[in-house]
Amino acid sequence: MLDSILSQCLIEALQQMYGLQLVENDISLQKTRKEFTGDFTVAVFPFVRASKKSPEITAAEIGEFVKANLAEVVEFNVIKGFLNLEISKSYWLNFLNSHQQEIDFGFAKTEETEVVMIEYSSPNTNKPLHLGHVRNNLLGWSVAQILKANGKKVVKVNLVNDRGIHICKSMLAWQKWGNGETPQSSGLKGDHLVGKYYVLFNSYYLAEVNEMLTKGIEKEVAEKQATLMLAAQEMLRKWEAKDLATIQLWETMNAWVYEGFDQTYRRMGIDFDKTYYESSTYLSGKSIVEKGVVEGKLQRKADQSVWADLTAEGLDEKLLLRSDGTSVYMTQDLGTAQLRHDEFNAHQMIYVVGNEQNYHFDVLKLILQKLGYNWAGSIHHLSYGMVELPAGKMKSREGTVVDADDLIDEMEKTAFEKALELGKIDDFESEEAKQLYAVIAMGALKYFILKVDPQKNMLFNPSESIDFNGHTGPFIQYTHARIKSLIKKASDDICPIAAHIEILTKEKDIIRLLHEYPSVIKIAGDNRSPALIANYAFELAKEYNAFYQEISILKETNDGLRNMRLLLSVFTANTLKSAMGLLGIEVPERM
RNA sequence: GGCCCCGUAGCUCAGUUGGAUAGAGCAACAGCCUUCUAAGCUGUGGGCCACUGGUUCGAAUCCAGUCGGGGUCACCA
Repeated sequence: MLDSILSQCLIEALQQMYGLQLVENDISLQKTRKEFTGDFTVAVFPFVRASKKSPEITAAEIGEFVKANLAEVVEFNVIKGFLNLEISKSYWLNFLNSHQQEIDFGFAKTEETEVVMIEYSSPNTNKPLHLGHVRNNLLGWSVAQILKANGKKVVKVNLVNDRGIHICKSMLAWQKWGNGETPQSSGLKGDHLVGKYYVLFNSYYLAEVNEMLTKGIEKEVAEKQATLMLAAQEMLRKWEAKDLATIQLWETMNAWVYEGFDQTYRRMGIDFDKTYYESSTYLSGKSIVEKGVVEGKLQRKADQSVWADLTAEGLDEKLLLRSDGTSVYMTQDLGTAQLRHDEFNAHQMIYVVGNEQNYHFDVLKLILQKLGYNWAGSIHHLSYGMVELPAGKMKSREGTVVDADDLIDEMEKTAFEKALELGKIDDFESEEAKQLYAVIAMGALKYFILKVDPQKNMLFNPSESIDFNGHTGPFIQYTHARIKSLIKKASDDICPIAAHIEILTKEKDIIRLLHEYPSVIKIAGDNRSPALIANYAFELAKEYNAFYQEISILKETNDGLRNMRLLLSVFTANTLKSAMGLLGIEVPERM
């Protein structure tokens, strides 16, 4: 691309004139700010020591050199220590001509052999998905798409947490108070049905504990001795002992949940290449730990519990096997990590997990290193902040969660009302209209979540809900749809354009943005990449909209100009579509 | 208390890895539909980039400290 050609030329200039030995990374080429004329800017301050001249003179000298040696650079100007380089119109127009039909412009053309595994979603089977899961799912899916666009071989993995005391709680509550309710009998979505009983368990449990408190029993004791809790634990023991009735109930209720999850996943447009179930992996990892003990890398204490001593690394001791020999969360994760490494031989293993587990993953990596697995470094925790509500954190036990299905329903309803109000779907068939507001609702939701830096906690205000105007998914979808309709109306064939056409600043700004697109995609593996792409798409759409408003393309009498603008429109629409595709957002042909 | 993350307009967020006079959207106000789609466009107001010091040609960005907010330090997952 042009950037590296420019960099090379600058390196050449600095070498010849001032004897500086630089590599491409030393040159920070940035795009010229709108207030100044030019396309690319170099700050020359770092070179004045070598040039022994003022910044202004240094910049002018370099400018002369570049202008003389690069055909693409037609002019330059110097402001203070900033050298602004102006690129020829013909370069921009050629760029338009040669790339506008490429639907996957900027994508890696060949697939690498490197495998990247990415785990995301990883739900519990005792309650439906909520807004926090939505952030997780969207991030995971989007990062996977971006990695693919960069030519990686991506394996998308889901690890379902389908066992444990929390699952037993729902099962127990259903047994006690369910009266044989099924998704078929009540019409309730499976995951919601099971979630209902999880909440029910907690309210009865809370009531029981409170009653015990009034009898003067201490809180900690009450929480442990409540009959409901004891019953749940008993059920877990039965499950582990493979008691037939318990296993059957467990399978039945989990099947309900999976059906519900599948529906939600489908609606969100995400999927997986492979699904693991914790019920079949939770015992793994023990052998790794035992091996570590034998090799003296882990310590067994007098009560037979096994620990990793991480005090040398500035952390605490970490339990890996309980005194009764059973494994803990960390042990399982050690096991699954090895399992996956053996299975995929992945170059990188990405875990999309909330930032409350930052410490867990630090420890996981440290222990793997300690045990001598050289692939420990391939583990990457893609950590994201929590979604907060105006009232504070979401707590599933207290029912202060934003349910994923409810949220999507709500969004679709709003999209529908809005479309009706604006008269958007007057000439749509009812099926197409339905499709449209589903696409717009998901576009709004996905964009809302993906546009913010994953690292940061984000605030979701349900009452204000998610907007359809301004810096939103629908805005970009709208821009795309508008261009599509424009192209349709412009019945003539679009032909290549001559290099001597006039080109306005606004048009050049758009072309320059398009030119940037490949480098935007390439920032992958970076947690922020979905947010970067989202913000890029918005900038492009905004730029185009402003341009569109001011210029009539169809009425343009100059054929060359008209063609150029149509080409520009086609390229913009393609790029918007492809950028939104990386976020998992569909763009409608019309809206 | 130790460690980790965050603090930018009234609100929600960007800020291209250290560059020029800090940017959007929402909300408020004033305009623009006889044109290819107004889910749009144009304009106005709104800032001690939490605070203090340091590093240098140059800091919202890097370093140290302070203050606020969140997370985490389980024989839970």
